[in-house]
Amino acid sequence: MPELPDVEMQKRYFDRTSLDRSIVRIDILEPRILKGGDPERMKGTLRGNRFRSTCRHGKYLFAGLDRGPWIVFHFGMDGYFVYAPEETTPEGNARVLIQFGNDHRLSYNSWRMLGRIGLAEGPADYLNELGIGPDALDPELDFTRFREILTGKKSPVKPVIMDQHNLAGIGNVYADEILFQARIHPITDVSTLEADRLKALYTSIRKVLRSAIGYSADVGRFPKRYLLPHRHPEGRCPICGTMLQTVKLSGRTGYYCPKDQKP
DNA sequence: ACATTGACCTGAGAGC
DNA sequence: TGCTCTCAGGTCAATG
Repeated sequence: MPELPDVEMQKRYFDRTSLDRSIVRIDILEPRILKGGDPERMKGTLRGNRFRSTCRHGKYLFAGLDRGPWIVFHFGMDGYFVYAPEETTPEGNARVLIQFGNDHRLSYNSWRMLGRIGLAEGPADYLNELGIGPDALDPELDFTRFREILTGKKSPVKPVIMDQHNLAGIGNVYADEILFQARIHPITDVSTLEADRLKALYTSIRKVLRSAIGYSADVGRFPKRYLLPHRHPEGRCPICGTMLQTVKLSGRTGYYCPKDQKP
């Protein structure tokens, strides 16, 4: 479930494997993965070109080339890269192979086909067109700006912080951790949050996402006092031992501690 | 204009 | 055994 921290890991992986290499061939094993669905344009853009830089915004990863448009990677719920020698057999969920001149290739893998690879004139234009909000870890996103974004919204807090038009990068899983650490019940209407609760929410967003990156977005390495290692039907609150409860919001299952997160 | 719901996609696991 | 149902979850179109 690639959310902001997971996509950040994919960016770092891409940067240390795939920058500054000549691209010699593209194999599009599953054309449906292309946003806009134009395999020839994708191939024509990449062939003979080189990736020179990347930038991440929320769950989107943009890769800039020597010339032409940018490549946009979105990982859906199970997308990931694999960089390997070209003689190795691609995994069954490989969707696009980018072959480099050094006899290695980058594979974009995704079982469920919810990820997409597309083209964009630039990150800013692309994000503007989709109406994506500021990255949840953007240094310029201070508390004042955060509060402005939530002002006037009237919905349970969880879908609000998951809405990429408000903030970019938070998905179902990290939203649970963020609300757990802020001690806010997921169903609480944002319009009813007092200033100190809002501040706690803001602080929790930044802390959870930053620390998740620090743990390489690997839940197995998270502290035991975090919610995510216990986020399953038999899980108990790591603070008070209460059985975690679930609530369905906008079709997504949320886990929370009924004792520590009061409505 | 805003908020909410369901479809998309695939495999795992449960229930009959 | 084998069918059907539900679930996971990010987006986006359609509905409220």
